[in-house]
Amino acid sequence: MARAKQYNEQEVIEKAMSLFWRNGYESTSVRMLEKEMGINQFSIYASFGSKHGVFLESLKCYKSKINSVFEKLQNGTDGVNDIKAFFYDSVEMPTKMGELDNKGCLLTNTYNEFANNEDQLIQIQMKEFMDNLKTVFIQKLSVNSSKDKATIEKQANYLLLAKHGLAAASRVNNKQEIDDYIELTFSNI
Amino acid sequence: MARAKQYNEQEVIEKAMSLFWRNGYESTSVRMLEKEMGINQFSIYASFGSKHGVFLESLKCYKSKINSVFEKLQNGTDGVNDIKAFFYDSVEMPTKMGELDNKGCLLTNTYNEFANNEDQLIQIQMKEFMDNLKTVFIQKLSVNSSKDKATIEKQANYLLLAKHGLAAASRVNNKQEIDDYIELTFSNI
DNA sequence: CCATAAACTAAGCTAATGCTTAGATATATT
DNA sequence: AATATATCTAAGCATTAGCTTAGTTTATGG
Repeated sequence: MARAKQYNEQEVIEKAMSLFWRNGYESTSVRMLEKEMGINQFSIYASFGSKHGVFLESLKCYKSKINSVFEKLQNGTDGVNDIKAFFYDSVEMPTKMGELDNKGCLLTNTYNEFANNEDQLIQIQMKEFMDNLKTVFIQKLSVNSSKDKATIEKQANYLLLAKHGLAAASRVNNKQEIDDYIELTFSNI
Repeated sequence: MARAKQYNEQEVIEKAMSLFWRNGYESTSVRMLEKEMGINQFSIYASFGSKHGVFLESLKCYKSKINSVFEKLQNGTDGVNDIKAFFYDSVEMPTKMGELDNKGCLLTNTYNEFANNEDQLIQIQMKEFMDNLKTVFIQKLSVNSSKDKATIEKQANYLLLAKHGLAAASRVNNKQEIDDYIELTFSNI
């Protein structure tokens, strides 16, 4: 038929994701994406439609990357300890993924950057992710526990905020501070 | 001598601060500042030199606004309870200051927005603020306490991250979630 | 009351932004 | 090999960014 694409969309999206992760959405320009992805603007727009489209695909890509961590949380059978392990996994994930600096969690960073934004698509994605997490937290907190529903709800809210704060903090705090935080967080549960 | 300024620098900076608080640094343009401050770009540059200069003055202005809350923390005599009260005060401050929506803490927002930034001036200001807070937390934790130094250090780190996360969360979470978080945060200190 | 000097207005500057397009290039099918 | 069609290059589009400047207005000291 015609000429074939000289790049793999999955590969270039991973590079885009890494760039968005480091800089956030607004601070990443299409020119920067061009260089990082190694393809021309035309190709970017042909494949993903817009900068926004590249970002949405990057978020999907990130979600699939962290899926193993999330699955481990879901499949665990150790209740609250699973959540604690999930906190540690979440903090260590960036380095395991080969990102040299700690850039926190892309989803949380996005959640913060778009907090005052009217971008519906992003808002919905973020809310969905948070709601999922809360549901799992509630399940875990209910394992082998005689806590009443109100207590579980409170603790789930607490852990959700803690996870959120942790992701934000992991961009600027050192490992010792992070570890102290996680340990003390779960001493309250 | 000559014509007098038709605006009060303190007054227009308060308006600038409010705008920066709502939108962050990058998302606030000089044109927006012009409208909000009610003065021409020429006047902005004559008085503050640059957008960056306006922002630094806005941060100073914010600090002076929250000074009463910080002083209350410092002057309290109730140890950890002072810190807890400080958490509540911090969350309630925006509404008391007349800001309709919850925009979190301007300093924390700035800390997050500039986390990956090489802007020295902002970085230094933020570190200074965090270090001050930690020092006060350590003092408070040492009141009427037999805790060893290592424990106090850990708890101070914990509370610092908790405060950071709380400020970030207060932009998106509701009062109930916030209150649950504060209560559980202090339940084991 | 006029000259002076600061403050004001509004237009314009350069650079960067997201996105588009005209034209060159490459490849699968006839 | 010729054609058709999708991909690639690179230049260019309109808009907005932060900032500057030419020229007007205003108030005060002589």
